[in-house]
Amino acid sequence: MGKQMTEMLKGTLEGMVLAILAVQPAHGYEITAQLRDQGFTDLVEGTVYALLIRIEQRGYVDVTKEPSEKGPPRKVYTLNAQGREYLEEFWNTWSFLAERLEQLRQEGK
Amino acid sequence: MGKQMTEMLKGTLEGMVLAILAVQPAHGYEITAQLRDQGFTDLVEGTVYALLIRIEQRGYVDVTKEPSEKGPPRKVYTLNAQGREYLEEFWNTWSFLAERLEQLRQEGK
DNA sequence: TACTAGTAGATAGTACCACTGACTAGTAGG
DNA sequence: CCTACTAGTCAGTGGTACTATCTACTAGTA
Repeated sequence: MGKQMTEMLKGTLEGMVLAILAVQPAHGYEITAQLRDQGFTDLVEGTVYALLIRIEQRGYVDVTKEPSEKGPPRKVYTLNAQGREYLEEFWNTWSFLAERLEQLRQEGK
Repeated sequence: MGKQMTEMLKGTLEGMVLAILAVQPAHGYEITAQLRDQGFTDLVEGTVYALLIRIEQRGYVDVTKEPSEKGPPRKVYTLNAQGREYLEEFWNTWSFLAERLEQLRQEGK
């Protein structure tokens, strides 16, 4: 992963994970795999797991432990009301930034 | 400035400043004022000055010192060839991220 | 003279977050 | 037994924006 992308992911990766959880509950390994499929090939598991712990502690997700057919039990994360509210804020912040950047890109032709 | 925005600016603020310099040379105070006008009202000068020193050390900009009618001499930054190349990379990285985010937003309806 | 506001830049210290690189635990196939 | 895959954890590092404060110069004003 380029250093540019690494820095740009700060702040946005969190929103991306919340957006994934807004579609349906998921566990860490699954989220990592999905993001990698979407092109973030070098994303490391450790980063996602740490992020999940963070948003759990902030109360944006509910957690249930479910047995897995293979490997240790999964921690399944579900976006709750507080998380949805925070996600909406995220989209607002994102929209603002994206608009400004698009504007700057146009100005530079 | 919200904490969300603060984190999101990591990685993108640099690109924004380079994009501003791609339009025309400018000095730090000017860049800060422009960004504030565009809605980043809480952006602090210190951040921009530190960023400018960084991109100068990396060789993305050329610097000339010009006397000011008011206050100490200005450091005018001009984007050079290396900086333009880096800016193009930035837009590529940004486009990729923005597309993925937009896709996630659609999926969540 | 002294004070204030505006212009212009610098910097030490802090917090946050993604990464690196390792580790534990469980299951299945050779 | 050994490897590979699944699933999660964690200490340490580096980069970046922030906070807060500082220097330096000019103009206006009381």
